[in-house]
Amino acid sequence: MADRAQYEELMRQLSAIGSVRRELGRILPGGCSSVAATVLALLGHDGDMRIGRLAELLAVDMSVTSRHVAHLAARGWIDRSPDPADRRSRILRLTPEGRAMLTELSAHTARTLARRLSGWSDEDVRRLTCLMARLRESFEDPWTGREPWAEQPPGTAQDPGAGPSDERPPRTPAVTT
Amino acid sequence: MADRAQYEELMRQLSAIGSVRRELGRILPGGCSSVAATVLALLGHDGDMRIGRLAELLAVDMSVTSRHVAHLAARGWIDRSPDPADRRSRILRLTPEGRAMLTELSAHTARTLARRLSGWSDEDVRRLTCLMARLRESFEDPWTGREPWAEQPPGTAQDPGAGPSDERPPRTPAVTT
DNA sequence: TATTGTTATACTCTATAACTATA
DNA sequence: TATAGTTATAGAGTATAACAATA
Repeated sequence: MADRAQYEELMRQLSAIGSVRRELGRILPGGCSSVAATVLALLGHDGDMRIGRLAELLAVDMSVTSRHVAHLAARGWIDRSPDPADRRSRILRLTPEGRAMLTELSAHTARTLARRLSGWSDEDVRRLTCLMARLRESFEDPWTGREPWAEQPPGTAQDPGAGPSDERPPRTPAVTT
Repeated sequence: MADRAQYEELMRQLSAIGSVRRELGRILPGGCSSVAATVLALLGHDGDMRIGRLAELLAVDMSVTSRHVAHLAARGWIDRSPDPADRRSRILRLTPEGRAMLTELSAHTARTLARRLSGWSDEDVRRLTCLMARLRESFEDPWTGREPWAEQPPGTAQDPGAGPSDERPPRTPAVTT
């Protein structure tokens, strides 16, 4: 439990971290946008998945994900084959071109970060990565009482209506205009 | 010096951290936008300053900053008094209303983070804050620092058109249309 | 001429709502 | 009726460029 000044400092750093994201997104190879790179990385890391699952990993609305996916598909980097088990869904999969682009992106990322983080120890890079992952988990499903950083089997995450918490709906409270 | 998988993991976390920022920005009091809150926090923390300095702290273009500042001023949270030393500039300063809003925001931030980070140790909060600050510093002005990671001969550092280097201009390379 | 700030315009990313097609 | 995905529209945030006023 930290004090207020510490929370404010964390808040400032969270606001400022966007500049790093923007800088990393400026010079992507192959006309690849920042989100496109993220989608390719997720598909490469987690394997084929449905739109809904991708939206969950991106932590954005499915409509947004759908648009991004359409863009990637138009570039020929992924394809959307119908899911035989549920014909409402489509399975996203990297094409060979998408995989090639991912390889290029991966090399580019490694080069850029190796340069910018040249003074960092292996240990500090790992520490920062872990703490950011834990931070994100701390902001997931706060109304269920579980401890996200304890090892939970994936799939037990969503249980709407379970938590007697005091903080209600995660969605935006309607426009104030 | 970390390996490629570690850099990729860091990249994924950097992409994903936006969800935390968005979540924190959803429920701001007083019709305060995310950027407005950041501006108020910076003025409260660092004191009165000019637009250019604020743009630097926000790590965005001055034109963007100017727009945000105009918005804050219209809300009555800051005022822009002319700088007697340089009449091109204006000094940004919190109004009493702005200070009141900042107090409210600060309390809100502390409450929210205390709840979401209830399982975190004081030490881990501090560690994450420090590592994020350091990450941001690692991405500032990389071309003026000139570390030995580049095999560039000395003297070709900031000379556009001098070397056939593949990693030059920090700015967006102009619209390709 | 260079610098500080402003405005106009365009682009990226996101959310809400209305829609379809399956389940 | 409920769910998976799509599309339309709106909003927030940013960058570039052209401009104004001052140094």
